[in-house]
Amino acid sequence: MNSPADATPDTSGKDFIRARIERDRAAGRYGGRVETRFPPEPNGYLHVGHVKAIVLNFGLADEYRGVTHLRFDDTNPLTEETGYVESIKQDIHWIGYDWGDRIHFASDYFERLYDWAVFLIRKGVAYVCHLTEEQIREYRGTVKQPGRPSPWRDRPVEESLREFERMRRGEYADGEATLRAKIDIAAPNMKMRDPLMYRVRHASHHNTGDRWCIYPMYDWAHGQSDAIEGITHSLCTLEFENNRELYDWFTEQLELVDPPKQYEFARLNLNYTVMSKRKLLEMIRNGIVSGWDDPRLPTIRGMRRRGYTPEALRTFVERVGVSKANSIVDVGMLEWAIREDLNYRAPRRMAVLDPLKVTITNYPEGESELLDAVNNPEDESAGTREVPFSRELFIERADFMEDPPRKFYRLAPGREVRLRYAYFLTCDEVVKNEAGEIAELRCTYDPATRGGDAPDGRKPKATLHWVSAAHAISGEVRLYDRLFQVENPLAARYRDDFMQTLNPDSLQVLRDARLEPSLAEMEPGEICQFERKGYFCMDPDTEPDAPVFNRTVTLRDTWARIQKKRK
RNA sequence: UGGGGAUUGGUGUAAUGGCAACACGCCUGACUCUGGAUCAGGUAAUCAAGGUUCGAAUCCUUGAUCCCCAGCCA
Repeated sequence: MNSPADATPDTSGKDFIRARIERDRAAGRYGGRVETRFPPEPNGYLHVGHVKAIVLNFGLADEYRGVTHLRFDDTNPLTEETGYVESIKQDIHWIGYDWGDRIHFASDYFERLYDWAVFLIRKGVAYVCHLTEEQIREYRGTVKQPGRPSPWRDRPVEESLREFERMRRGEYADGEATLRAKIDIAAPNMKMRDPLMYRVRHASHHNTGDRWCIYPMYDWAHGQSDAIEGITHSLCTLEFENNRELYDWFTEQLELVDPPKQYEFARLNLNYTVMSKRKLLEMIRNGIVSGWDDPRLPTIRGMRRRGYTPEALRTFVERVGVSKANSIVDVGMLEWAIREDLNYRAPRRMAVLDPLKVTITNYPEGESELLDAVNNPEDESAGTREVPFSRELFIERADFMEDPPRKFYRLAPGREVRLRYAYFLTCDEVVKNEAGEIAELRCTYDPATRGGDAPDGRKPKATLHWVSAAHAISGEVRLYDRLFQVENPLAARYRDDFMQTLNPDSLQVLRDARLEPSLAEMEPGEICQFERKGYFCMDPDTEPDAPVFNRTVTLRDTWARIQKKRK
C-alpha cells in the first residue's frame, strides 16, 4: 500500500535533477528506470563544460543503476565531420566513462523520423511550406509581435504528403521547401510559431552520404531520438528552456507512452577563459594558441596536455554542483581539485627553473656523492631515489637575495639554509658580472649535516631545492597563466572584441631549466611535482635529450602572497 | 504594454515554514627537511520593500537586476 508519505522521498541536499529522479522513482515512473544520454554534435572538440554534462549524465546512470547512451547529434551535414566523432569518443573514455554498445547517431533514425513526420502530416499537424527563408523570418513576427500564418498552412493533408515526398526525392532545391509543425503562429513562445521540422540540404552527410537531401532540425530530431533510445531524463543546458514546450508537443502528438522529459541546467563557466567553440576556434585560427590541445585552453585535450587528471576534473565538476542559476566558477576551484589529486600521486623531483650557480668552496673538487631523497612524503610506498651532489650546484635565482626584506627566509649573504636532502649551506660571497648582475654564489657547506639534519639540532628557516651542475640535464619548461586578464572576457563591455583582454604573458618559456638526472626516465604525459615549484607534466614535444615540461599548476605559495600584498 | 528562467558569504552549492549548512578562497595559530601537505580556530550571505505567521531564504504582493528566445544552428 502506497501512502502519500511513501511517494515523498527525502530529496534534501540533492540537486534539482536528482530530486526529480527520486520523485519519479518514488512514483514508479518509467518503472523506476533511469536512462540518460550525452548528445554531442560532432563539430568540434569537447571542453570542461562538456565534462560537467558527461559526469552528470554518466554519473546519474551509475547512481541509479541505469545506463547512458552516447549519441551524436548529427542533423546538420554542413558543419559536422566524422573526424570529430573519434576525438569525442577518446575524450569521454579519458574522463573515465564508457557507453558500452550504446553508441548512436541521430542519423541512424532518419527513416524513423521520416515516418513519424508523415504521421504528423496525416494527423494534420504538420505541413509543407514554400516560404523563403526571409519570408519565414518575416511571417514569424518578433518577440513582441505575433506572427502571421504561412499561405501554405492550411493546404490539404494529401498535398503536404505529396510535397514532403517530393522534398525527399530531391525535387526541390535548398530553401525551396520545408516541413513545419502546425502549432500556433502567434504563440508567445517563439519556438512554437510553426517551427521547422525539415529543411532541404543537398549535401553529403558524414554518416548517411547522399541518401538524404532533407535533414531534420534539432527540435524534431532530438526528443524523438531520446524516445527511440528509451531515455527517461534528457538533460540539456538552460538556453533550451524555451524548447521544452516543443519537445513535449512532439511526444504528445506522436502519442508516445512514458515519453522522455527534458531538464535544463546551467552551463559551466570559468573565469579568465572562454568556453564557446566559436571563440576557441577564433583563437586557434589567429595563432593565439597552438591548437585544440594548447595547454592553456579549457578543452579536454588541452587540459590533459597541461597535466590535469580525469579524477581531478570529475571532483571539480562534482564540487561545483548542478543548478539553474547562471554562474561563473572561479578557476581557483579547478586548481584546488588538481592540487588535491596530484599531492597524493605525483612523485617529487628537483628542478631548477631559473638557475643560479653555486660553488661550494670547501667541497672537494672533482668529487660527488649520492644522497637519498624521498619520492613522495604523502605516500611511503613511492620509496626513495638517489640524487647526485657535488661542488657546483644550481639553485633557483629567486631563492637568493643580496638584501633580503623581512620575511624572506631563503639564502642571503652570511645566512645558512638547508639544501633539501643534502647539507646546510652558508653564503659567503656574491660574484657579479660586468653588468652588475649576480653571476655566482660562493658558499661553504657543513659536512656534519649530511642528509639534512644538524647534530647540534639547529634548524635553518628555509630548505631549498637544487641540482648538481655536472649531473643535471637541461630542459625546457613552459609556464602557463590565465589566457585572459579579465574575469569575463565576454562581458558586454568587451563583447565587440574579447581578444583585447588577452593576457600577453599566458605562456612563458624557460629554455635553460636544469633537472635532476632521474627525470631523464620520464615519459611524455607523466606528471611529477618539482619541489617547491608546482606540478609538471612532460609534454609530447619532448625529444631525446630535450625534455619539455608543462606546468600544470603552481603549489600554494605563501611567499608569493606576501610579496603580492606588499605591492 | 511577448514569453521562459534565475537571484543565499568573495566564488560555487545546501537548507522545501523551525538554530542559514558544506566546499573553495581569505585571515590566525600549530606542525613541518617543500613558505607544500596536514591539523586547530576564525572571517563572511538570504536582491529590495511591504504583507501573512508565534516563527519566512522558503508562502503572498509589488518592484529591481541578470540570462535565454525573432537560424532552414545545436
